[in-house]
Amino acid sequence: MDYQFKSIEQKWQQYWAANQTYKVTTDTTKPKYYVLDMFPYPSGAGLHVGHPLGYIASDIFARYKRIKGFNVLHPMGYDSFGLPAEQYAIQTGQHPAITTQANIARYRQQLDNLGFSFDWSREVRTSNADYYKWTQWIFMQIFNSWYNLETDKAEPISTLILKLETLGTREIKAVCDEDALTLQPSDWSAMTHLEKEAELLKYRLTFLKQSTVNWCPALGTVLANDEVKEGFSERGGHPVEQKKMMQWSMRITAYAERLLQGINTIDWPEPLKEIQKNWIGKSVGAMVKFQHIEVFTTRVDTLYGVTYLAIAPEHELVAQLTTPQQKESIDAYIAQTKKKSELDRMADVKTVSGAFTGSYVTNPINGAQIPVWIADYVLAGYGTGAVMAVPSGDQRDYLFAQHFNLPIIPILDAQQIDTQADPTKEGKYINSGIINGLTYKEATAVIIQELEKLGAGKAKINYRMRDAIFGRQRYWGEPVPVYFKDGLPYLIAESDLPLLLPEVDKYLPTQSGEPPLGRAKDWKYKHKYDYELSTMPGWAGSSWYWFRYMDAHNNQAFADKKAIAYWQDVDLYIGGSEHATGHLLYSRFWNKFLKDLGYVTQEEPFKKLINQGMIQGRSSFVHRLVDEDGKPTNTFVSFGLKNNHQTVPVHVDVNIVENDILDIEKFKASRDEYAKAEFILENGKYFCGHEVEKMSKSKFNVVNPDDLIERYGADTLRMYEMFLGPLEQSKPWNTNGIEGVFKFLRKFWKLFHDDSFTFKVSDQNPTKAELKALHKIIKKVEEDIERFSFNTSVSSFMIAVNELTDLKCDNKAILQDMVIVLSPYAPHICEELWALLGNTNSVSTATYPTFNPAYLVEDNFNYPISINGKTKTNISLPLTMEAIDVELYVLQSELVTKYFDGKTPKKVIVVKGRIVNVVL
RNA sequence: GCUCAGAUGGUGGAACUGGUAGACACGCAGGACUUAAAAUCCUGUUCCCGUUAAAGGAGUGCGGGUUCGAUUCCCGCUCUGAGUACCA
Repeated sequence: MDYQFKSIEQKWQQYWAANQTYKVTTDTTKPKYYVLDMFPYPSGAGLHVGHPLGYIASDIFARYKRIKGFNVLHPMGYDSFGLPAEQYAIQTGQHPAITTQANIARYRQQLDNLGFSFDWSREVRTSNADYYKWTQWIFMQIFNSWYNLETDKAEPISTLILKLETLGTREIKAVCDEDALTLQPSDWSAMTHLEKEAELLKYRLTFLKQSTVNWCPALGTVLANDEVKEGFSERGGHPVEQKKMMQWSMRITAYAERLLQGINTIDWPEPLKEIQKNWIGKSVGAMVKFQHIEVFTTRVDTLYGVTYLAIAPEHELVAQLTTPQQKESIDAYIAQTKKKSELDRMADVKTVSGAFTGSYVTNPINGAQIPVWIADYVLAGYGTGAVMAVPSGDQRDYLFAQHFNLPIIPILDAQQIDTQADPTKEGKYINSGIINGLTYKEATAVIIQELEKLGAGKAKINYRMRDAIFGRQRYWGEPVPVYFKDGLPYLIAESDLPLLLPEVDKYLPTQSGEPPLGRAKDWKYKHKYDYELSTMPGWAGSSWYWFRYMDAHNNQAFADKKAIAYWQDVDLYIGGSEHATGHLLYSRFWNKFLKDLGYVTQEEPFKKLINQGMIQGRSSFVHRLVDEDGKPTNTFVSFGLKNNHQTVPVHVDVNIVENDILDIEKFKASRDEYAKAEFILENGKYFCGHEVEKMSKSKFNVVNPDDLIERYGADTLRMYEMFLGPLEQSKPWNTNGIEGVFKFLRKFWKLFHDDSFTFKVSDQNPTKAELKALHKIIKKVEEDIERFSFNTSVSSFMIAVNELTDLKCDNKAILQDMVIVLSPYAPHICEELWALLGNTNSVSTATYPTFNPAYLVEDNFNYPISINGKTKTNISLPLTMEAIDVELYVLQSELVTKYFDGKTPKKVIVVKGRIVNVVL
């Protein structure tokens, strides 16, 4: 029989499921390897052809590692809490659990169609209570911890209490809120229970605090910084505003330095590491006190050049600093900046604006009186919300000073400040008191020392990263395992986990503006205490899920210690780069936290990470003729002729276009208005135009993997997606070319069959040429997979099969090894051929063949002969021939001398086994 | 503006440490088989000039450099994509 992909693929998918072929156990006799995909949010649209790209690559890698002798953990699950299901629920009233369930079923079907080797017995769903029980449990551990800067790790809150009881705050170096009190042991013991709890909240790694948050009115929830893009919500694109609210936060800033340092220890793409570094945003500088106004600066050496202080319009001291005379203009300025949206403020960088408060403060280093201005170029959210302005060294300060006629003092003798600020650090200091004559390298330490002596400042490292807001005023998320008593939050008992998501009548906020959970009837802890009504953010469940796969059904712990000790961390993680500042940062944070408390063993969760490129859409267009009035007609012009006519492009479904040629009959049938369409053709064909756009329904360029599997089979689709190009590169999807891969698999199938498609292999000894073809591919695939170059492996498979076909190879030993080598890429066809070859187990239990270099050894090499670097001819010579003999041979060869043109060679370069170059 | 990635035939791409640029595939052209079509197979396919074949010239975004030799290394520029942005 010819290659019957449909029945073969069905048969083996059923076999794998029935025999649990890919179920994996903790097996300490084998080395472990953990291959993980970023688990998907199961959206209603299902998978398009771009989604499986990473899954295919990871599956090939997992299958390869398996036949290389590793015990491979390769699981899959669903990040199933989230906004879209809830938005849908609001519109339809249907419980998000129901739509989520249906979407998961669809995803599972689509994933199964592709023949992935996931161990489905370990599936996780973040919205299942037996999963989110442990998300809640981890939250409780975080709540019960503080960050000890002395040991540089998180510790149970009990060690903090002990310190407070015995030593007081003087001996405590912790990451905590700024308003934490200074306490003696006696002060602590004198506090009431309530006061103590309120104080501890300032230390806990997750805490409730009045803070400025990103509020999105359209979604009815707060958002984390990474969920806001340019002033709009990442999901849905709704405007976001700043609002003061009582909110749960995670003290991720405690881990800023470790998150930064850890980046140097992991094998991630450079751009991704760069994004995380920028997000953390470390800057080394100093805090300086201008009386009661504190500023942060990275150039404390410029302190003598300060000619004014600029503070953000939102700064808390604005009212206090404003003199009665200036009140009117300050109020007007604040009103004006408030009107400007976030976006305007960002777009309008060039306009200088500000207002004088009327107050002056003293420069601590020289006692100079300097004016305090408010200016919207100072951001309330960064540093202290106040800056010391040095117009000679900072361009923004320079423009501001010019605009408002403030002095500009040069501070370095090499500074060029006639037309703009000069931020360089060259030269020696002038106008700078105690650092006059010093260089930049010397000056900073001197200034900081002096400031410390005066009590007016100290060295300080500042981070851009903020603590992460951890509450969402939404329904479809994990309930926070907290109740309130006397206005303070307490954890529920561990034995009461999981705290189940209660039923509500509507998925909308209550009349009084409480989150949807406020609608739950009789929902109180121990029938009397109010629960926290916000739920956890989307990233909660995904911040630890890779541990759950290690031991997915454990009721006693999030994962058994032995399982964690064996599987340790993720060896290879594949997913999109859009999670750079969200999931990938929070996961590293939770991982470090769990390690501090001794629950896990590794400092970093994902050793090696690869971002698969985005698959864009490739839209097709028909060109519709318009008449003199510009009105569209029912005539369509083929692409090559469109410039001869007045036309407008119209999107056309890519599924009725092949190699840019429109299927006219299908086009006519696609819409009533096209039924009587007429066409201006080229060579009897209608060619479409094309453009690369995002893949979306509205652009009619969505290609569904199910359709391609129906037509070519999963093995072809898997290999074609890899063949498309390097995994990490973004590229438009184009189904042109899939035929080539399909033909390859049919050709491979033919190697095992005679002309009437009867299975036939021979037991003869393989020939030298056959062995060479085989061992070339054994080596190549090994090298390619190890460097994630899947596209080049596919080409090499084609070359190998072409060679074996030319050799008319039907040798069993050769073909059997070919099956093993190809099996990670095209598992179904390989299982079938493996079985036909007489094997009774799955090909995934086979061993990858050992490469033998002896088969690739050549006797002769066809030397390219170049004259002055240009290749002119080839001469085949034995590889054993020494360079000097090669030179002699080449120089007397007529093939070469005819190019000499009477000249004598000046020089001859011979690289043994590579090239000969004659310089004339 | 800054940071990063990239630019190779009609198309997707290959060339791993500087050594025969264009592997492999798509598409296209021609041919075989067929009453015909599909499928399959064979041949050709970077460009220019020439053409029976040859022979020649140019060529990896642009301009320079290093080298016997550069898609690969260095300098400058152009364009494309991504990230980020008044961060003090």
